[in-house]
Amino acid sequence: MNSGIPTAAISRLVTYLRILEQLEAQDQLKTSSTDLAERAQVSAFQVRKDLAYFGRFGTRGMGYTVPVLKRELIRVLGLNRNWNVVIVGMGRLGQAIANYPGASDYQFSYVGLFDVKPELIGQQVRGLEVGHVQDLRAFVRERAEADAWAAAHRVTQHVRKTVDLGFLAVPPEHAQAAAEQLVAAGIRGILNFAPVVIQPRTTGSGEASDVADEWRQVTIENVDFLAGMKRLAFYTLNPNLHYDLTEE
Amino acid sequence: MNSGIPTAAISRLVTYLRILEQLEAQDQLKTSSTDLAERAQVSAFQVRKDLAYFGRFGTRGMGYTVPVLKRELIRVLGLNRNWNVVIVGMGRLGQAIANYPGASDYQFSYVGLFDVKPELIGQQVRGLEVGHVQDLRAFVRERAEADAWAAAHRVTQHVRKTVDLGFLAVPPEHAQAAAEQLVAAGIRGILNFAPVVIQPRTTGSGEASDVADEWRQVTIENVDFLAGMKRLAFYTLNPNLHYDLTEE
DNA sequence: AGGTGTGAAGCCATTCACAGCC
DNA sequence: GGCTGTGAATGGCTTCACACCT
Repeated sequence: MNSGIPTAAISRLVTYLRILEQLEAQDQLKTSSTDLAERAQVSAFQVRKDLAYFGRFGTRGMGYTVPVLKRELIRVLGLNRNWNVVIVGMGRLGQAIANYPGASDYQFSYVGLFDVKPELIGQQVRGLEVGHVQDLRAFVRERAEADAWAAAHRVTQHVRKTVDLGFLAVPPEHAQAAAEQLVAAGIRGILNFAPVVIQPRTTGSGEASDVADEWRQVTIENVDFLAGMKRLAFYTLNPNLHYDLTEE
Repeated sequence: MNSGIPTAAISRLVTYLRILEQLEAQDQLKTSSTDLAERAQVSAFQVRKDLAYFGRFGTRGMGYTVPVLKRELIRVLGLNRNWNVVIVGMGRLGQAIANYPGASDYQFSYVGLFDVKPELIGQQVRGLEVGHVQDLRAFVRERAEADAWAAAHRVTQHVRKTVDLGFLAVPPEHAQAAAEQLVAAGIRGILNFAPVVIQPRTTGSGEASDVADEWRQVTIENVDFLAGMKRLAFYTLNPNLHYDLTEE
């Protein structure tokens, strides 16, 4: 069921893009698969193959032009558009995410922050007021409708309002319910920081099959640092088993 | 070079372990490869194969006993021992990591916290005082020597002091230098949260070959949530390329 | 020469089918 | 009957070699 592009290749493209940014910042205008390979800790074959999945970006005998390749990777990864994001869970981790520098470089815009703890609600984080999760659904719906209205009336808007992505930074026991909230609100991309596997279905009472359809369109990516700690423990004890360079 | 165990299998073992904890908390004492597979969103074949890399933990016709399998996975992953950890970089992310619940469940003990910012140094986080990175090396050395001394004099210690792992939560531009500090101090396992690829070598002048040897023993795992955001953007735009192992 | 792009080969990881045990 | 454990097959990712361009 795979359409030919290894998922590991996407992770590596992200790495190449980061390296190109560094090179550009250092005013290095040209690079090569060998150069990129060393900086990304992969093979030069791999670099060329990964890029070839999406096009021909270099010049034979010359290498790659840094700004050109960078622009192309940004396009390929879908980072040349705005992504509106809500964060659910504004404890220490959620706050660290909201304030982490680098997200805005690629037009990831935080438009809404939510939690359930009374002491967090109403607080200002990054210029946004933390709301209650019970208002999440209405919030997402209203923003989607604002765009729909503007499109229907041919009003040119300066900023898109529709919420595209949800970041989940709630305690593990609430992650599934929070993910269901996001999906019910119409969000189709979830970055899950909680150490649990989100089940692609609604766990509540008997639901209709259109809920299953909704979930089928949802993409979930996981960032789990407790898992990272445990993998590190294993590989530190068994260094001979570690030869991999990808992550996930 | 690979001894037969897929690196992806280790990530999945961590997931299975988490699921077993949940089952135990719910007083479910038995499970099966099918049950685990559904909860982990992988195939039942995969579960059995992953477990088979490390032993025979089930009973044919019966399934797995939750506490038994849990104990075995803890042993396999090296989580039945104490891991002493220092965190370098105590900004918001470092503080979120230090305070994140769950680390102490598996005897990950934070023993030292470091930064370079004057306003952070001296602050108390989780009962530890943040020190300056320039003191990191001495700190790690002293703790290793304390254990060595105790071993040489056959003194039974209550707690191991040697620092096993370093977590890197510094800004990307300082990650390489900080990693080099950790390695120079004798640490052999690094969990890197910064969005950069750590080069397995010391970048300063005067390259001795024993430095290269040191790096050869170092294990690095990455947890990069900016990368996670970008992967999510890509797969949300191209959901057809996100092959999941689930359904039907 | 120097370095990219790409079919083909090789190698691993996943999937399968079934033997074996409760 | 049910479910685990595992050699064998399948399929996909990576590596290779070389054609091709500058």
